[in-house]
Amino acid sequence: MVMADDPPRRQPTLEAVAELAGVSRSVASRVLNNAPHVSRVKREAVERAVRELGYVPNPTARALATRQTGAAALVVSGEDPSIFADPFFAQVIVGASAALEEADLHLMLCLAATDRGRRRVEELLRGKGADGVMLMALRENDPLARTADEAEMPVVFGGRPVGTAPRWYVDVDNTGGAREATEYLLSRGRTRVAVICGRLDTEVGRARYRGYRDAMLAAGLEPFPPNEGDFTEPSGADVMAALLLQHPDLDAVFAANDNMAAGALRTLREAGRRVPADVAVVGFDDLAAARMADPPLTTVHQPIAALGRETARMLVALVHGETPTPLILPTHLVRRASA
Amino acid sequence: MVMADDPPRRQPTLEAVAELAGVSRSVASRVLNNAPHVSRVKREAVERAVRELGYVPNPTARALATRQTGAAALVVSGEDPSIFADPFFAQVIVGASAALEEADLHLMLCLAATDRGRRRVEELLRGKGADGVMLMALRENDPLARTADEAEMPVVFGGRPVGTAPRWYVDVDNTGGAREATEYLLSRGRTRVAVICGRLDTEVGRARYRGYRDAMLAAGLEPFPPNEGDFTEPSGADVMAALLLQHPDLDAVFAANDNMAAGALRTLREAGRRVPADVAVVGFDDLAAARMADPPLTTVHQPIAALGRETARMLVALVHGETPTPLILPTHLVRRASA
DNA sequence: AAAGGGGGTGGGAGCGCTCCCATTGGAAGC
DNA sequence: GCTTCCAATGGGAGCGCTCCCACCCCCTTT
Repeated sequence: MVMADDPPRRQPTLEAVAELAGVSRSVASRVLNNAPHVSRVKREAVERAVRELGYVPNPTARALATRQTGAAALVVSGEDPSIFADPFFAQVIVGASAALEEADLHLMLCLAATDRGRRRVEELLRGKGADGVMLMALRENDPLARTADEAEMPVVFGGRPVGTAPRWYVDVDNTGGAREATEYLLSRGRTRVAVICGRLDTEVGRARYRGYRDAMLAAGLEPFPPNEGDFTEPSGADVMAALLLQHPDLDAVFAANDNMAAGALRTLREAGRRVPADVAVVGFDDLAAARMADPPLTTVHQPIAALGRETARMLVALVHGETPTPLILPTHLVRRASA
Repeated sequence: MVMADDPPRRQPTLEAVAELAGVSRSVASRVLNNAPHVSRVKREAVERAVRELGYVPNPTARALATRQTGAAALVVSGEDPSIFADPFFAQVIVGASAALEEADLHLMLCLAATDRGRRRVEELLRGKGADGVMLMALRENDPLARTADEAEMPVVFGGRPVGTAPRWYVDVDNTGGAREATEYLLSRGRTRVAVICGRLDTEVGRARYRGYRDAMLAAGLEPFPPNEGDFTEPSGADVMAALLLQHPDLDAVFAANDNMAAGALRTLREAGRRVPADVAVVGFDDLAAARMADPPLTTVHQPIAALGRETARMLVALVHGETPTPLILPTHLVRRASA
């Protein structure tokens, strides 16, 4: 009596499909990749065998042979692991996910927050663990920038890193948006327009301050010095309080993001200033929270999902051997009650 | 004159490392996986060669040989691609990402919204494109459930699917939370406690209604029938309006999530009912928005990041060949002004 | 002194796929 | 009728790694 071996129950291989269809592995492979040079008869035989065996190609083996993993990584630098919970990144992920799906690439999410995370990203970059990488939220002198530079792999930056412009990036027109916001305040007759900056070790923070400053100078006004917050609500409240002390007569404030604008609103409310009657406030980002603020926040809208989508598309283009050009997405002012 | 060939500039292989170190591939491999049976001398020689060549193992080749991809997938079912922007999922991702990093697994994000997405997930599941899969937000009769069942791959459900309990899952105590919320309303002397249900084709929606109903019955009160919303703010407003028409005398309402509770608050405000004086409101989720609501929302807190983290940990355990047990995470009521 | 362990080592066979290339045979061209 | 050409085909060599296994050598046991 023959005992059945403990059956390893392995997935059928291409070899098995070929055998069942009575053809060679080569032919079966061609059918699967629908390459030419296969007769109608054999093609159908292979298709039948695939169905019968429930065959699904092994992506790992394919990856090894083609030297393509079929995946792209979204790498987020920064120290806070909960950055993925940030509504901004969540939107980026939505856009990137959609664009990668179109190109049949998988999305890997990597956080370079811990040492371990950074090591893993480095291995990914240097060991060809993905077909390409999107890099976001790099900080000043981020070591990731160099690793990425040395990696022989397509890399697209979402948002420019501080200082240098990489070869390929997608960014939002931060300077233009900040300028528009400031110009709007000026056009409403405000003349003492203060600013609450974001972190100046980020390009976003710098670019938005530049936009503010440009608009002020163009109007012949003295820009406020860069009062730095860190993009959080409390920091906005703090900077606002300091501003009120130093410049009790200010009649408007441009905050470099909505969180800080919300903090500013809180401080103004507590100080008994009416918004917008006494002080007009404009933010940046146009997150959902801006609409809910009291009063609803006038803010610069930026296309966040589009940022993710276009970053991914640029990466796909690179993976396909094309040569895209850097992209800067437009922003626009959304007028609500706060200004 | 010898022309240099166009140099393919390929990554050094283990073979190259071995050659440079003057050992065999086997020994080099052992060093890399720090396996025993390697003399000190050769170990150091290999390490030196690795450094000199800047060698990084090719994860794809390793994956093929070991039959392990080193990645886990978080699959989200549902029709709306922007689900990743949902603050709930964003938190889940944070937790899952952290837990997978501990186990040195990469996180792949898959959305089974479109046909293409579903096909890709199916290939992932059946073609062993990952070492394991976390499945979330399955809907009633979701075909993914069967595919997952047939896949010979560890699968952990985040939140139970409708009806059946899978072999491995991590869930939140929805019923207990809803019961506690309702009991709290009753303990404050409310007796006409209405309910705004979530979608009843989801287990979350059903479980939370069960909790409400149980508490009402236990108090000897007649539970309201399941008035179904779809977890969105507008639906909460609509259901609330209908409830006010049918039961003008209600003095409390339990909404199955914060979004719908916010809608209810809006309707109540427009109807001139004071909260909580006339009508007390309790929500579920404890998202950031609950704190910002007017009045701040009393709600059932659920540990969302922990849900993601524990789901991932359970998956890791399965991948390592262990046999974990399903897990239900506790919820607790957060008392604010609305009730 | 012969037999019996192991540690250390390298050869080689996969893992499951792609793709180059040699081979075949029939249609088209002279 | 005989080259010429090309679609169709299958064999085989990788892709870069892991891991089984046979082998050697030296140090203990009986």
